[in-house]
Amino acid sequence: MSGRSRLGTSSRWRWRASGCSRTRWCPVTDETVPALVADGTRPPATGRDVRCRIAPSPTGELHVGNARTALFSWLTARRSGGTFVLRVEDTDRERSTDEAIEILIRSLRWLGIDWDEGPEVGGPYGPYRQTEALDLFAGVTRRFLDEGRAYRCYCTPEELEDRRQEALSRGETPGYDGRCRNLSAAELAAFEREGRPFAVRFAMPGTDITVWDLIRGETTFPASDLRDFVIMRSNGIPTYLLAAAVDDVRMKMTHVIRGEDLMPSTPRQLEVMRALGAEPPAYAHLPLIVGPGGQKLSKRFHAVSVERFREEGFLPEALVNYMALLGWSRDAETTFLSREELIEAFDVTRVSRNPAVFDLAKLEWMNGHYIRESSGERLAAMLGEAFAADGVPADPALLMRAVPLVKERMKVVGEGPALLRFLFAGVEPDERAAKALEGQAGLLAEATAVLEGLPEGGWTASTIEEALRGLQERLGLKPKEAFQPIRAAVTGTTVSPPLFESIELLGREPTLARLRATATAGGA
RNA sequence: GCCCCCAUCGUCUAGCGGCCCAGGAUUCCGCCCUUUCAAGGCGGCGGCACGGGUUCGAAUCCCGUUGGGGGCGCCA
Repeated sequence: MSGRSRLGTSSRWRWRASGCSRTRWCPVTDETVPALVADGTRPPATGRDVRCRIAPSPTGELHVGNARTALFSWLTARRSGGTFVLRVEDTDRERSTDEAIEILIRSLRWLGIDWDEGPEVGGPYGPYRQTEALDLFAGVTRRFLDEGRAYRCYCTPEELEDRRQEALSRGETPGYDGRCRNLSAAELAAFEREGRPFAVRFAMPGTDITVWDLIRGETTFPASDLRDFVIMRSNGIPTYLLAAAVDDVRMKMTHVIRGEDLMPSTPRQLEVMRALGAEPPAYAHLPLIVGPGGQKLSKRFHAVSVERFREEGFLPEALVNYMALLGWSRDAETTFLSREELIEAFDVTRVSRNPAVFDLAKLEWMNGHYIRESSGERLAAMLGEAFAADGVPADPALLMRAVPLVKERMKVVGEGPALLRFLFAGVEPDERAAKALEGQAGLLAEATAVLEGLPEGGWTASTIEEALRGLQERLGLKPKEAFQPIRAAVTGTTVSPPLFESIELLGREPTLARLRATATAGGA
């Protein structure tokens, strides 16, 4: 295995199998990441010099997959007392936007993922935004060119596409064929005279390359698939393959935790790091989060961005807890983990290798649990926002009193307004309520009379219950028979928070008005 | 097409050769509680993809098959 020997013989690149949990390969280096091998049994990820990062490209809202990667990386840093870095990879100028960076920052902060270095906080290894480090990448590219580790490629995108199609039709692996690697002096001069634009490609060594991964162990990529790749576009902007590798070295990352989709790029980045004469970080490639069909999570799926979950009334601790369990578990039993417990228990080497299906039902269940544990103040504030989003002004004081009626009835706070709308806006009985009201004029009139007997000052859930239960018994009705029509009249629905408390909060006059109106109108 | 990764209830997972005729959570179903809906309690259905090895013994190790996923860009 040539890849093994390449990396395995030089002292800078020595790795060995240590008894990780699961007998996986773990990197061993003498000086750079001593924290990884403290006890020789598994990488405990302790030590102040652990450095992890999240390096998203700002092309839209923060996707749950990236959010989970950020979380795992952050947990690894926090657990070790190390450093967490946010780096913005905006080298795709077509798609990157400043707005996306703002959303990214907001989403991460909302999740409670903070960074020690990066945008808005600075740090010793800036810039943390790649388009602000362009000359640095240009310098590295020049150096690679000078050292013969890279070369100019004059092939146009059209030519490349044609040759790719051709290779595909011949049943060969598509990929750069190395055409410009050994251009003659004459050919080179001709292209230069033409003023033909060029990109810069990295010259791969032509050997197999083995990657060690904290989660997967050892993987060898055959040389035939490791084609020369573009590190610098013709417009002077570096590609991800160069920028990420250079920055991971520059920012002294010890652990690179990222999605499995990036695994095939690892041997290339390893080579770039080698060319830089740098020690590689430990890699951990996370299994992907997929949609219900096992397919890639698409926009068609309920909500894929953290921003959307926030808008719908999910709690950050619920999303964090749920995401943590996507591909990881502390043990056979534990489901709920606080942020502190996660930091305490998280171990990236225990991450599963299987793709995880995002199960919205379970997230909702978990969110319901966290809602039940939340304070009234917080829920009232969130409900206020939800009402505002619906265009219904909701009195904060009344909302605060209403929270106990709904907190164990919501999976997401966004469901609150439907449950409490009757308190803040007029009601029109829905279809089921209308049906429940049919022929109930007598009952409603009696209820009105009974409640009229309660003075303003004695209008509480218990006095209301006492009065209405008395009525129910006097009429010889089952509770349900007596209360459903009243519920329909007061709330306009057949499903509502508990009736007596609801009536108390609605208030004496509005309640009586609704009862009278329904008794004379629909109830007749 | 080629390369790489992966494979335990529908879903998330525990499992590191005997503790497992496989444990937890969610979903679904039933019962209890109950003024509706929830919440809560109790119970139930449901899984080691398949085929070969290795071993006294395999969900666990090896090989193959099948299935799924990722990648093969002047995207990241």
